[in-house]
Formats: sequence, C-alpha cells, structure tokens
Amino acid sequence: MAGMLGGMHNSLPDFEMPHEEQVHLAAETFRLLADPTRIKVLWALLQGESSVACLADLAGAAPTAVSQHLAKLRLAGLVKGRREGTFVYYSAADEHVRGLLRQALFHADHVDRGQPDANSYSH
Amino acid sequence: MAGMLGGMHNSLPDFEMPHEEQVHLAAETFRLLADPTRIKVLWALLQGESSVACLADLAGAAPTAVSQHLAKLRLAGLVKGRREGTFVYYSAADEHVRGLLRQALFHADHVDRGQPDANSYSH
DNA sequence: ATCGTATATGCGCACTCATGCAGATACGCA
DNA sequence: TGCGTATCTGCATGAGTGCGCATATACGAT
Repeated sequence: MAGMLGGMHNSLPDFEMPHEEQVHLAAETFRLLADPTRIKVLWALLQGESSVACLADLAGAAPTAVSQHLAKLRLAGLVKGRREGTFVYYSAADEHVRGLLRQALFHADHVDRGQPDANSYSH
Repeated sequence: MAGMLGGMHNSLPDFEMPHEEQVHLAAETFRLLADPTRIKVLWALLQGESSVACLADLAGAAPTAVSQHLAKLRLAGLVKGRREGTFVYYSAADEHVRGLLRQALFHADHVDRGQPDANSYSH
C-alpha cells in the first residue's frame, strides 16, 4: 500500500488518504486534548470517576474552568457524568483516550527538541 | 504546587499525576496535530517523503500554507527536510506520530457522537 | 526570468480564563 | 415541618490571546 519513495514527485501515489470527515473528527479530538488542564483532568478520570471540585484540585485550576472543560469533553463524548446529590461524578467514556494520552506523554518524555534548527537541510 | 489542602473528597486513590513539563509537551504535540491540513500532511509523510507542492496537492491546500505548516512541524521536530536542488523533500521524523494518528483516525471512525446528550444526568 | 520554497503582515475567528449570577441540593435549627 | 444558609455546579459575558488563511515579498536554483 505504501508507495515506493524516491523518484516520484507530483504524481499522486496509490495510497489512500483518510476521508474528510475522519480527518475533521481526529482534528477535533486533538484540539480537545491540546490543553494542559484537560489533559490532567482526563488523566485523572482514567484512574476513576471524580467530581468537579476534586478534579479542579488535582489539576490546579478553578472549579468553573474545570466545569467548562468538562462540558466540552462531555459534548465531544469523551467523558460522561453521573449525578449524585449536588455532586456530579465524571468518568472517561472512551478507552481510546487512554492510548492517546499514554502515547503523547510517552512521546513528550522521550522527544528531544533541543535545537530548533530551522535550516538543518540547507547549506 | 498542588498537593495537600483540605476539603478534598478522596474518591480517587493516590496516584501520580504526570509532570508539568510532560503535560505541556503533550499539549503542544496535540495542538500541532489539531489541524486537518497538518493531519493530512503528516499522514502522507508517513507513507514516504514528499515535497511541498505534492503535499499541497494531496492536502488540497495552498503551497504557502503547507510550507508554513511544515515549518511549525519542523520546529517541533515532527518532520525533517532534505534539500535536493530546488525541491525539499520532507519526511516524518518520529514514529510516535504514526501511532497517535492511527488511534485518532480509528477513534474518529468508531466514535458515535450522535447524542450530544448534555443533560443525561440532570433532572 | 521562471519556478519552488520560505517568510512577513494584516484580518477574521475561535479559544481560554475570570467574573458574576442562577438553579439545585444538603444541612442546621426552631 | 418549614425556613434560611452554604455548597456544588452550570451558564453568560467581556478581556486578552493565539491560530490559520490570504496576500505580498524575498531568497535560491535552474
């Protein structure tokens, strides 16, 4: 499936690009994960369910901000809420998020971005 | 640093949160992936190296826009460029990106966001 | 000069956060 | 039982910020 490299230039290879809708959904998922507070919240929720106040304490953010973040994550279907009295206990709704977070954090721990060498290819 | 402080309902056992630096790097990675054009470009680069014009054609975007996206990806260390005459052939520099993209696209293909049931838990 | 690529600037849009307020529920006390 | 208060959560608004795109310009190579 992967085209042979090297000589081909403008000719469109034979591999298939993802569908537009798929790409859009993936971008939206990444956009939701591109926030330190939401990453911490989701990481905490992957360990078990918790409430807004507890998550705010864990993430080091204001409860209202965490509530807004949870609302977005809920609309995206990444977390779900269970009401018990005044508290709302949230939990992760998708197992794929665990893999994405683990890979991203692992990548962040092993990446070496020491030099923003913009012109490493020029001479 | 977050930490003790009273008033925390211990619905979650003690577990370790990722380090602050790790979280920021992961968020930055996700932010770079949170764009349809960059997703298409990276997906194409995972199949082999290609030039700006070819990538622009594949992604359906202007060459200048693709060049700017590639500059950001290059500064982040996600792609690398090899100059050959007038052309610059880019290629993916990190194998972790492949896993992230695959999981995100797979997730996008399997997620069912048909129910933005925001108030599934409310009265 | 032409083509491929990189960079600078302005515009429009979306996002985050902080503030304030409202609804809902639990608790205390007469 | 009835009432008032405190707490938890959700929603709306404004300020500040960053991003992507389009345009124009510059550099390098043939």
